[in-house]
Amino acid sequence: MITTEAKIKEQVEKIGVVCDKDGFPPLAGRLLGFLMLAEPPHKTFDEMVDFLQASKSAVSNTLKFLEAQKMVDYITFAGDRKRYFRMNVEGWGQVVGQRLDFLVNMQEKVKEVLAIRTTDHPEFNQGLHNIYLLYQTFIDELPRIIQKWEEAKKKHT
Amino acid sequence: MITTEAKIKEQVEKIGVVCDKDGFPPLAGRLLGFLMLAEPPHKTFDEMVDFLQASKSAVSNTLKFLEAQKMVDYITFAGDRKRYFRMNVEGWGQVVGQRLDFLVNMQEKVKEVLAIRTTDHPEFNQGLHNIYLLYQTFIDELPRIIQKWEEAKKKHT
DNA sequence: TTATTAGTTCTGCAAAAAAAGAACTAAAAA
DNA sequence: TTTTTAGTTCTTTTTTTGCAGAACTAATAA
Repeated sequence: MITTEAKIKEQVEKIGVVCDKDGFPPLAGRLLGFLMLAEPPHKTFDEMVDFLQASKSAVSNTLKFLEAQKMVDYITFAGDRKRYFRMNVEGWGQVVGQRLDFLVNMQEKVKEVLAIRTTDHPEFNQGLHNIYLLYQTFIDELPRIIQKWEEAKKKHT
Repeated sequence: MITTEAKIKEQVEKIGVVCDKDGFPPLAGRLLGFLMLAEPPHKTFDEMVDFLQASKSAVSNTLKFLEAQKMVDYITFAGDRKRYFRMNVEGWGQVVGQRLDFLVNMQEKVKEVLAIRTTDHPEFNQGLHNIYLLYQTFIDELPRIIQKWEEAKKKHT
């Protein structure tokens, strides 16, 4: 399979758009896309600056962001002081898990609200309680999903 | 249970922060919080302007946003031309479902990337494939989660 | 020691997002 | 018909975010 530079650029932009829509900072999705498509899958700071046609500061800050999200990390090689950044494919379970933190936080707030509300509007309170249960179900089922994933990984190797 | 205005304001702000962290527009989380705590659980436009100490335009646009997310809707009463906005507790399954659209979009991008990549870095490709499987597992398990939720709701009524 | 490399941090500036306030609209009321 | 109500939309201002480029830092190399 020969993939042209143009094709890669196009795909990087598409990944950028998906991430953009999800609220990522503008460069973050494209940088992630670049690393996703990179051959070899680890690239230097300068290669990213070059490919993304962005400033060093923009790349540095975007890397900081993606590292905080555990989406990107880097490796080094003896006798070479460059860092080789790569998509952190091993840590992706954690990445997705982190995204679900919102559920936990929001569930807590709903719980607090239920403790505060009067009993004057039982139907609404019930609806709110159901939302609480929805979050609870997600939280409860998460380990099962991870387990299913582990099984799926085994099958596919 | 008597809950002071101050206590409610505080809780609204806390809900605002949780939503903020998740990328909501600034007013959206607070407006949602206000409706979550509202007694009765439906409030007029003016009550929201008043409570949130924001302009009518800010409230109008925020309502538009929350309605698009299916987080808020409104009811009307005969002989009263006001709209009574409320948290759409019934539609929350859809709200959470919508948030998972990112998984579907991202999975598709990962799939496309796998189709483009060479076989030169099988370990990385495997990692990427595992991410694909993670998304797939979530997508597969979603109906089961909804079903579990339905069961939980029955138990708690 | 001085110079180079591999980034990071700081200083503005430009673009985008959010908010305010005014102008507007559609329906109902007077 | 005019007025009021309940919002929406438009215009301007303010705030926030993102970026570039320069200055800086820490480590290596010459």
